[in-house]
Amino acid sequence: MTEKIYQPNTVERKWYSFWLEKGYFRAESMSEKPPFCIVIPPPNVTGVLHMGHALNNTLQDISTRYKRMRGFNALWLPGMDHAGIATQNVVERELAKEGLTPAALGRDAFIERVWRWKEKSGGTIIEQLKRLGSSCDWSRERFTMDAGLSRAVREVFVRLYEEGLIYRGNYIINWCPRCKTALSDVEVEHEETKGHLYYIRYPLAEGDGFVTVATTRPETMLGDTAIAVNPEDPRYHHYIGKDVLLPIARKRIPVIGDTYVDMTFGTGALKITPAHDFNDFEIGKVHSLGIVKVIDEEGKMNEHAFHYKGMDRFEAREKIVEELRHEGLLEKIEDYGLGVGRCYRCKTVVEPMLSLQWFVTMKPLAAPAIEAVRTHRVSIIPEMWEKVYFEWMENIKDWCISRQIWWGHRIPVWYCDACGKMYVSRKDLTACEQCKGGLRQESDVLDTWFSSGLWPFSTLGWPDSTDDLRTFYPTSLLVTGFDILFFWVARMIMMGLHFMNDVPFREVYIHALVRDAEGRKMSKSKGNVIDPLLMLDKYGTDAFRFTLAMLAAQGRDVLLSEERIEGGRNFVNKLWNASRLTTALLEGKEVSAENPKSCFLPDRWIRSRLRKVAGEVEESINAYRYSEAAMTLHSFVWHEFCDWYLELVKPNLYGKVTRFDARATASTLHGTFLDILRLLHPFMPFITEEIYQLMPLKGKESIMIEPFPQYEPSEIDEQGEAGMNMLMGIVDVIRNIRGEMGFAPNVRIEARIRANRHAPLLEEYAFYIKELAKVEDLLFVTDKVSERAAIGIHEDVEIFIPIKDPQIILREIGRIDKELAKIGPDIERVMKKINNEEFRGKAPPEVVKKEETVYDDLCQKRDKLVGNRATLEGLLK
RNA sequence: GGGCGGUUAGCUCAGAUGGUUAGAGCGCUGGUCUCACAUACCAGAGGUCGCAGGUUCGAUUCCUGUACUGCCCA
Repeated sequence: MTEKIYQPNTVERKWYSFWLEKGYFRAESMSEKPPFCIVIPPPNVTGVLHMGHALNNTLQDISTRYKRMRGFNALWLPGMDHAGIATQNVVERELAKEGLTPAALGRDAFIERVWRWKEKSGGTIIEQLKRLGSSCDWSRERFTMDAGLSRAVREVFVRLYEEGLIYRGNYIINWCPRCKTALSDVEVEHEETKGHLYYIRYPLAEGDGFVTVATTRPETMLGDTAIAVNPEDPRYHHYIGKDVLLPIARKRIPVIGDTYVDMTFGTGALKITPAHDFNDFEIGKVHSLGIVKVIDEEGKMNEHAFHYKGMDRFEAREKIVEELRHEGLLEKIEDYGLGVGRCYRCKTVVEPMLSLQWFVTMKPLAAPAIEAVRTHRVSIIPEMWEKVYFEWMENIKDWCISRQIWWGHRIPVWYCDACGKMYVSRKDLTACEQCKGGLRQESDVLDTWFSSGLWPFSTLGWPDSTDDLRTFYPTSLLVTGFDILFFWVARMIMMGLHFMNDVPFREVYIHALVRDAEGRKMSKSKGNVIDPLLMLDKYGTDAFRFTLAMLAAQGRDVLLSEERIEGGRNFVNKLWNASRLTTALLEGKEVSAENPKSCFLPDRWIRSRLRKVAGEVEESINAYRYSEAAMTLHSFVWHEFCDWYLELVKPNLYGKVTRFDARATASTLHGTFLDILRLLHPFMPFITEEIYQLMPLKGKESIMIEPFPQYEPSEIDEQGEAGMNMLMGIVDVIRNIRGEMGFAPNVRIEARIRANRHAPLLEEYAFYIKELAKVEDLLFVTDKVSERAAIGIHEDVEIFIPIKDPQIILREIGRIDKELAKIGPDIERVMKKINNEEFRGKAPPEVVKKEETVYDDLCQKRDKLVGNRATLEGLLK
């Protein structure tokens, strides 16, 4: 016999390479089968598998394997993202260890170095995805910097430029002084921090007095080009048009009126620094104010900051405040909570600043993308996220796409320094058409998300018209986390609609974040990170995947702890042992592939239940309720198949009972267990394959290519289920009394049963009741038992368990009291309801009828309990 | 400041379109190493479904308000 405890490690590698060898993951470019396609959210080339990836890819694999088994031409298209800033940072750090800088190396050598890094240590995550069991079509693996995808990027850039949707200009953007590049709005993480509100006096240029402004960023004051007040503000409106003297700079700047100013904030007077604040920039435009940049690309004060030149912006803040205090121009400092923006890659505080950058005009692209979701050409699930999507899309701003780094798609624009002409081109250019002078390519590269926005069609071969594109676009499903809804999902919808004239995917399933057991975000600094790779080693892939699926309830965060994974591991082990028993029971038995109709009640029941479960699982997966599907299977396999069915077939297959056709039962057991493996395969691919291969009659060469079991009306057997429910109910009642009376598990007891109309059924299965409830003697009676006995009631069947010990009689009386206390309030409530005329008149008749039946059942049960209680008390005396 | 969620057993969560004796897993209590599994088996305890109103014959489920809590955007 095989090991008592399932050993996942060797099994997993064996079957993954088997699948690869057989080419089961490969999709067909053209096929008779209906297409199903998921494009992977491409992990960063620098990435290592974290919990988010693990969850994300587990769900994708469940969907893909399910669809494949359902006969779809299923393509899960994998790949990686070049991750511009992140990768550049990694390689820069590596260079720093050798005492090198990118600048010292030069652009071409640096890029070559990044490619070398990518070949050597990039993409470890791909191997990790394989360990997770991901059934991606690796023959179609893509990388955003591939030649093909790069061509798509250029095509898109040039077309958008030609359509007037890409422009270059001087605008205020978010700048990361550490990465030394511009960022888009969504690449800035806002965070509430403790700061101060500084009240600074700006003396009037003419006459005495001053205007006090409140600011959180005094270091930018040297770039102020105005003070703004609300024209309705009686405190200040007479200053409008006058000048104040900018402290330190001693420069005249005007006081302007603008209704934008919030009179209740600070002093009601606002300093305006158009070069370093988004709102100020807008006000500056309206009032044609000058723009003075005082902070440079490294986050240091520049030449417009006088004696602060070269000082770090935060140090300058302190020093400037000191100088103001010294000059008597600092009125006060208050504590204040302010929002600071940080770079999403390196967490450095970003600096808003004026800069020459490339932008995409978003409004015209967003409009059809909003419409597509509104009309559900794309559905976002759970629907709640559609609102979030609309909110952002309706307030979308132009997208800053240029990055001042080297690793990425270099912007396909060439400048002629001699004559000033600019070219935007699909092909590399070398000479100016106009003056024949040399050309210089734009040094900026594109935002990484620019290329990932094209992912659903660039990976399928666009701009060429390929079979893959025709077969799989629009793709079927996208599975991703909400953290990249704006970064990625929204942009793919816009790009897909614009360039493919169709949505990139029909449905988007947004899953939650994985958090720790206390609901905190996992982070290295908090030390609460659970490493999925360790979990795979420790518990096995199947256990880990199943746990994630169980926990992946819609719209809720996944709170993961090792304890939960242990639970998943236990279930895997349960399945393993069920297979050991099944194999043992089937040993030497003839089994046929088609389930012959068995008249053995448990056989009828388990087939019926299996078909219903298959239907439920299908429904759950189709609705992306992965946790529901997993829990349905968990409970069916454990509590119906293992706890009841396997126990019930043992006597037949061990030959203790010969009344039923053992061959039919063997076939039912075999067929049902195969179906269970098939149902579980998308969730736990490895162990199901391993067991499948050990089954006596398996049919196909791999479970991966087996059909997924479906709801099947011909096997639904309500009568069989009802009979089984009666059987199980009786066993439960006896076990309950046993437990409550304190009989040890191995003590055989006697029981009398007054089965009434169920007598034929229960007599036929008396043997099994005795086995499961550990009853020595089961007598069928037609009258009440008059000796001392505990009484159990299931529907209209009464079970008497004779007891001799007076102590136990007392216990039984206690147990009866407990039951009576439990049903008492129920009877009361139901009685009130059925006596309520309004209820009888207005509720649907079937509801009234049902309540009446409930009432009768409860009363009967109560009467029997009360009666037995009296008998016992009488006998005690 | 605006928007979106959540609040059901000690913990984590299920409970489409209102009518169930309100469920599961983990944990807890008691009993078992019973020939697939102690990563197991059997039994049990535990909830006035955040609070206050309203609609309804009937509300955990719908509406309003309120408290607490989380997230996103500014």
